[in-house]
Amino acid sequence: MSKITIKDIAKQVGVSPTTVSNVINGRYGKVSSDTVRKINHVIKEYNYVPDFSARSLVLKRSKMIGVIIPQTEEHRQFLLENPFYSEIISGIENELRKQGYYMMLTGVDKDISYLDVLVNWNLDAIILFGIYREGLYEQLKNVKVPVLLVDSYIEDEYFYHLRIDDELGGYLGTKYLIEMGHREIALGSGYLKENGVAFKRYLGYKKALEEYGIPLRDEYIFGDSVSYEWGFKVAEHIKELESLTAVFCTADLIAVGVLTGLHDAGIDVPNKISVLGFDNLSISKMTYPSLTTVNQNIFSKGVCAAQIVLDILNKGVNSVNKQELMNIQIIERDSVRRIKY
Amino acid sequence: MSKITIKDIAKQVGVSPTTVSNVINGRYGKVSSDTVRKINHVIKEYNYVPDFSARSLVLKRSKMIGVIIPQTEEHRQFLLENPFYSEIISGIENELRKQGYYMMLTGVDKDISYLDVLVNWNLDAIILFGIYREGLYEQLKNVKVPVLLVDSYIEDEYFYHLRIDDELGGYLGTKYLIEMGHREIALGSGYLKENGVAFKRYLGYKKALEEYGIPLRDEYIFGDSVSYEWGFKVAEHIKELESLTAVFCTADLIAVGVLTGLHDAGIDVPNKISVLGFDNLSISKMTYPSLTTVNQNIFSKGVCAAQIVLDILNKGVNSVNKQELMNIQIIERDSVRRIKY
DNA sequence: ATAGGTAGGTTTAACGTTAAACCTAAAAGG
DNA sequence: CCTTTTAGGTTTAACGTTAAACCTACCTAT
Repeated sequence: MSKITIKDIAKQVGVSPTTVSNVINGRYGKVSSDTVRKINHVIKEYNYVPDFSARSLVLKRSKMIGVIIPQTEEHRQFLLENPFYSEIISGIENELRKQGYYMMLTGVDKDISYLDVLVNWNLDAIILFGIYREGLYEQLKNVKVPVLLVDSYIEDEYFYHLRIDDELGGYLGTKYLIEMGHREIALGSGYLKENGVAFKRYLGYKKALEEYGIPLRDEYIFGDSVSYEWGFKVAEHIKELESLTAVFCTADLIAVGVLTGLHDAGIDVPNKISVLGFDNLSISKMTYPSLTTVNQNIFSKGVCAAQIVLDILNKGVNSVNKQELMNIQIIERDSVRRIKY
Repeated sequence: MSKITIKDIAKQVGVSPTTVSNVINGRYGKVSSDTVRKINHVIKEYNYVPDFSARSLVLKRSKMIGVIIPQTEEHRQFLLENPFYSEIISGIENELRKQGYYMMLTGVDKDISYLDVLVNWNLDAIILFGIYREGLYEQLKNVKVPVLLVDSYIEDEYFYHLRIDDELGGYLGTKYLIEMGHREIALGSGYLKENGVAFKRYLGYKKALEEYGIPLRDEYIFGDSVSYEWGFKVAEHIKELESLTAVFCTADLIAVGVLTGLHDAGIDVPNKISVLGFDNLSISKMTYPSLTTVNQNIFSKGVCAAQIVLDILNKGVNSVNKQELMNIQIIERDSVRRIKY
């Protein structure tokens, strides 16, 4: 049973291919209701589905959205190391599917030339995550499809952006710790010079400290990478710092590492040291103690990302605000304790 | 700068499109080395990449592999709930990219009709995960592309299979606990009647108990779903069982829930109860105590899945063994303690 | 009566790539 | 010297779908 085409249907019904195409695409104005019925009947009978390659070829639209996750040295196996990606991709995929679009998911390593190739799938849009890569953005500009950058702080009018107010998140998290009585608060984060998100969250941390007249101490800042392993190392540094009562991690993944590291060092969380995370990963409720964290609804963020690109495609490029921001709140669990100040 | 085509290149160089096509596809036999040089030069200059839709239309091959994850009621947001998926998909994506293939990733819910549509992308092959869905397999058989089922125990000659020896894993895990001195061992698992993987692991558990002359006790079997939440509930059941010294969970996700549940109930792991997991998720080293588990290298499994389908495509259908099995071993961490028997 | 509209189509060409068949001049073989 | 082969191409048609232009019979308003 070879695949049935529009021509086959046309022959069956005794009309031209164009008429069949019109029916398939809902242009009923040009076709008598009787013919519509006959065509739809044959379509159902033979279980016809249009060939997307052919359609994409003539329409120059594919109903396919490319989702790209750069693989850095630290994230050799992209989805794996950070559950953030799997959650947000779930959101994207769900929304795309709901709206009849498809998702092509790929990592991209040092060899950016792979992107050229991606583009020639007639992708309708691209959603790109993460960190800056030399040449990557220039490359994307040469492509004529809309590009949505998620969690990027690249200043460039060309791209669409989706991110939360990371500085506010950093601020709220730090303020929360301060109001829980903490004054000596370390920061465990990604590499501040390269990671825009980490840097913004750091700025919020700084702002909150200033607001409460708490000195910003360099020896409390631990910025290297967003990983469990780094969290573990942060814990080792922290245990030397006697007066410290809290650590604010700019990513749950780091916080989980800190939790384990402190546990191994025999330091009780939250009784000796409080730990606050950021992101609210699905694994963060599974730790012991469960992680108090600055929430961003990651799944929703994915849904939102999909909606933005589909809005751009359906409602025209200019109707979409170029920078979408999402809500954030503190999720209180068990890793932060109120202390007397 | 509109997209450059084969025809443009042909005109530039002063040859026919076919000649250009021959060069692009490495059929150098038909072209003089001088012409090859000229064509390659223009290709590089204009950064030409073939249009995949057009190519796919004529070749009936797309270099795209569909990866499908069924969304059950319990896994509403497919990738999200179980890190297993993100890890194995990482493996698949890495290998596909390495070999110049693309991945279309999608969930599939009750509305299987979405699959028809998938197929009309001229997908070269499909990799499908998981649980049985009414009608799904019949649907897949109607498609002419190879289908690889991962972790499925559907008995059907039509499909290719990739799975570990789950029964052996269940056996080895249980045996390990027994040799650590445990005799009263509960089983926390997915729903045995519907989840083939869970059932096989249960069979292994049963076999090990029999081998050591330990009675199989129904009140020690907790089979419902592969989720953190279920693990948490299992812990609540377990704490009633005084003589119990160990729990074998047929999935790390369950084990993590058990860990938290036991902790909340004030039961010490591993001193009061040992917990053994299965899968070796990346999060399993992050728990406290870190999880001793039956390892399957999930990332490698993904790589293997990709290799199988590409082998089918490149070396012909019959050269590939229809049932691939992978290695398993025990990873010793901190959640299992040796006791005196 | 005649221009014009309209319903319900059809025909043609194009999207970019490739496979198959065909062409031609020069080299090689006997 | 004539035939055959080969190198290096070209031409044509096709993949499945769609947009644009075109057609024709019938209806309607003036």
